[in-house]
Amino acid sequence: MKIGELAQVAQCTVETVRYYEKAGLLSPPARTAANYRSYGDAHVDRLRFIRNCRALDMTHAEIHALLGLMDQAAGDCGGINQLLDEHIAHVDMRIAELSQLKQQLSELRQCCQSKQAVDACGILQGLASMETEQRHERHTHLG
Amino acid sequence: MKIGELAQVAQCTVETVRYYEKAGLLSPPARTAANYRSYGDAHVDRLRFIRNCRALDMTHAEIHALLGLMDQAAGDCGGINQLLDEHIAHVDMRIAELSQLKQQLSELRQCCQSKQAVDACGILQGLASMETEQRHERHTHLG
DNA sequence: CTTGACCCTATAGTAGCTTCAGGGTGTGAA
DNA sequence: TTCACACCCTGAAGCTACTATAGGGTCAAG
Repeated sequence: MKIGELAQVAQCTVETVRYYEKAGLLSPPARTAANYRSYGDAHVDRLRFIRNCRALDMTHAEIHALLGLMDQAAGDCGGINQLLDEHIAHVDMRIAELSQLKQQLSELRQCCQSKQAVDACGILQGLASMETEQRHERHTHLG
Repeated sequence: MKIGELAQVAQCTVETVRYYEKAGLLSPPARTAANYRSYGDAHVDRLRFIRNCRALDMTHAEIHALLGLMDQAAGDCGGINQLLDEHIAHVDMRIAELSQLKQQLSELRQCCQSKQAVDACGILQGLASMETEQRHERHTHLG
């Protein structure tokens, strides 16, 4: 199958498929005489797997690690469990961060209920007077 | 004051200050004879404001809009309220997305409780067989 | 007169793509 | 046959919000 068809069954764009190949997540397929990429079922499975991992917000590094662990047919899946546990922990942390953020934003929003003059707007005053925090170091790759 | 001092009071790096200038968030300051940037109190206020907005995960576009609305001293603050409401909505949406994600990940994690052979690992089977979803269009800039 | 802390510009790198420029290929219709 | 049009190719640039690096200039103290 050609790249357009593969992209369609995996619900992504052609550019994304080519990008995954360059990024080393998808192995380079055979080529036709016209230099078109030619994929088989194994590629479909692999790409679906990658897209599912991405739908779960895993990074390429995580996916790469997972694919590596998969391909060691000899091993056990302890590493896989650990990787997933760590990823769940990332998601948890990001949810906690965003919840705190929402709290701050809601408080700020309370500072101005009506359309008043800009000079008197409590939101702007709040934004101007907040204690500037330390740059918060990222705990996760989730934005 | 020189750039290092400004960066210190605003809790960010010198590079970030220069970056904000290039990005059009911070106006170019006067220069000394030695071509050093020379900042005053207005710059301190502005940079603190920007850093506070960033601490609340606003994008540069949002901050830029906010600064524009502020500088129209004549206007009322309806636009400011609206901008903040929209930003809060972004955060809400992202929290909802991540919660759903966590649910999916937890279910997946349930599929494998022990160290077993990779071939039998329920997590990998889950990742392989998930219904690939539509590329989810970003509802927010929050990752 | 040298050391070290600070400043300058310009460029490249990060993640995970998307978009664009500038081509080649293959098929159906006029 | 020739045209249009959909698809394919490569390589490079763009996106966000910075961070890092190279290669230099400035200034005060010892």
